[in-house]
Amino acid sequence: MIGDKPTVNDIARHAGVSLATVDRVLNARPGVRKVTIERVTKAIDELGYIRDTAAANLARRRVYRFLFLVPGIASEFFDALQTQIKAQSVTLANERTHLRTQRVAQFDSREISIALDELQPDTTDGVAVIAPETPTVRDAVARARERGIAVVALLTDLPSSPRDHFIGIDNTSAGETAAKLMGCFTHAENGSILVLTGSRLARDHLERRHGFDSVMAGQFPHLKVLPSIEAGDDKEVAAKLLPGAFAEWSDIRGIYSSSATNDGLIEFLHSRAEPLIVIAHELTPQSRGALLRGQFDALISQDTGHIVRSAVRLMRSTVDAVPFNAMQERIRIEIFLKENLPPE
Amino acid sequence: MIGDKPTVNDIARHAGVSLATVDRVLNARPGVRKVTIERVTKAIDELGYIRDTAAANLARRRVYRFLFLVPGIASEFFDALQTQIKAQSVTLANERTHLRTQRVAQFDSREISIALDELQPDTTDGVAVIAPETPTVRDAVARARERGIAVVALLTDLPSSPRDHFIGIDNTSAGETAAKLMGCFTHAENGSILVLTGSRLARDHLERRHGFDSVMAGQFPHLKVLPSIEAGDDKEVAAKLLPGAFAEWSDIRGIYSSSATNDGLIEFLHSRAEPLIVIAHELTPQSRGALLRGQFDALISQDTGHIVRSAVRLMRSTVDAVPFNAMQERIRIEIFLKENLPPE
DNA sequence: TTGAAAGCGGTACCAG
DNA sequence: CTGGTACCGCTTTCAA
Repeated sequence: MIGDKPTVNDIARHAGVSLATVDRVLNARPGVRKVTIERVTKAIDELGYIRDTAAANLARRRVYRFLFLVPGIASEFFDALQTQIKAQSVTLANERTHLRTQRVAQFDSREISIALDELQPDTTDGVAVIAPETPTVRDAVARARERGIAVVALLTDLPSSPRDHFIGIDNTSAGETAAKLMGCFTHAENGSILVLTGSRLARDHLERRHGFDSVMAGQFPHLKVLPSIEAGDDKEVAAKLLPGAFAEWSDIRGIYSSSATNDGLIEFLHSRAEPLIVIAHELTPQSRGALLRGQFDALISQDTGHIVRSAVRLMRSTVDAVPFNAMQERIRIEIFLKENLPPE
Repeated sequence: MIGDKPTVNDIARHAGVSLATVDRVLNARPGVRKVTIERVTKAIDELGYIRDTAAANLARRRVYRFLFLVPGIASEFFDALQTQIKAQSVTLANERTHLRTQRVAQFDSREISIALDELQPDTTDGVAVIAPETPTVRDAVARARERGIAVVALLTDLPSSPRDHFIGIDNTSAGETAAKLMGCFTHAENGSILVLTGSRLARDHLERRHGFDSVMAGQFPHLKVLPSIEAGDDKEVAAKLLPGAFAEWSDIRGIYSSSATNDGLIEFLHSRAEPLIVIAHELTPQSRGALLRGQFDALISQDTGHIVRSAVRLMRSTVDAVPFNAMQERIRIEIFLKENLPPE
């Protein structure tokens, strides 16, 4: 009994055929008699053969070329994402995997679908896309996949599109989590909670709001959740709308910002002394500062490094048609307080 | 200009030497004149060569054999860890990496040091050890490393030992995080907080307690933290001591369990109706249940899957003497509420 | 001190 | 339909 894993040579010998034939069977290439196929397949599972991907990729001179389509708005979160992509691309380049980023107008289905349509399978093996769920996007995703390009949805799922995977958190749970923290951190007997949202167009904002409302209503009925203020991920807008909201409702106890950009909110908080529970999303240099200064009480976050690594692994396993580890690819809904903030 | 990455052949041609010589220089093997070394080195960085690890490992028929030394006590957390090790070992086996687990008596420096001393570099390339920080352990770690075995500390750091890496959370911060949640979740104006600890021997329990105390004292002085009850990760003990504690102190508002085993605590909670804020550690089937039932309010956790993957990557990069991605290897202090519990 | 050549586990082209 | 063989990028004898 040999302790080593069987190789193609072992299969060939065992089945009484040549290396080339084993390869044909292994890769489902045409031109092999059914009988031969069976003989080889039999040898394969008798010996318990598993292909050495590293060797295969070497021989094949395989390279993976992936594209990340990232919203082009000024946002620390998307900047962090792009930084991660760039940082990982230098390591991955040594592993035959090349990453590119292209920024497109946020929520612009047309621009995104054009970008997708431009991709050719001979220069792009897979694309990770952050896009709203519209018919235009859905069709472009379908076309890209038909051309043989792997497509994964990032951050916002596209469940009605034929995307290969979704990489991101469950935004309803994220909203529920925010609500639980808001309810538990607010010690007042009653009052209102202000909700700031990025854009009503985004499915994830809707889901967060929905999760938030359901937990607030169910577990903390003494706190009233006000209608969303749509800041549109825009600094100016938020800074303008917030004072008005506080003028209108005098009993605001907390703010939940479901947006990924918090410039306006932070600026506004500088001008306020009254205690306020503030829960926001995404760990960025800015939100980290706000948390450390005590302006924010908690942050709901998703790890951009993990997201990029996951996207790459999932695109790779899609083009190679090999299984993946679902547990490892699950993006966690992280909670950061001042106390468990990772060092910079 | 060639678009491809330079290979050893390119180096050889460029330096006017043979493949074998390039290899000697690349791997710092003896028997090359200084002049030749310089010529080759020059070619290497002129061409910007980076070695293809996959090809190298293939040619070398490199296999990694790693051992995990895990405490043998009955504990869901360590069971989960061992399950992870087993689960990942099947995937890793196809990547030339073999994982073994050996369970040793918890806190038993002698048994652990004997286990370490038994390791031989021709059968073991690296070991991940969960051990208390004692002179006995420290010396055994030093001996193992001198024999050329990579040693990483898991969960509990061994900063005074010459271990190659520590994989785990900052337990002081974990304790601080628990305290912050405890303080914010407890709405009472005053009262006491009970602390359950696994064992006073473990450095991580001490650190957690320390972090917990400092935040409680600093931010929530209206809550009094009682002396630790040492349940010793033992179900019977906890179930026996808890009623006594509640008899002695009538104003207990919350319990912080810094231990990884919570059987006794959960059993005790079944027999109580009064509201109580309970913060515990580690996500296991049991603690998940307690969280879902509302017996626990929050869980501080560290991802066992991530820990095992990190340990493997770090042992690998240690034996290969190649750099690693510090960001990726940082284990997060995770907070789980009922709302952000990942699906099973 | 150096080089030639034979693999490692697969893939792919060409001939038969 | 099948087999022979060169080769991917790197390592490792074995001679010279």
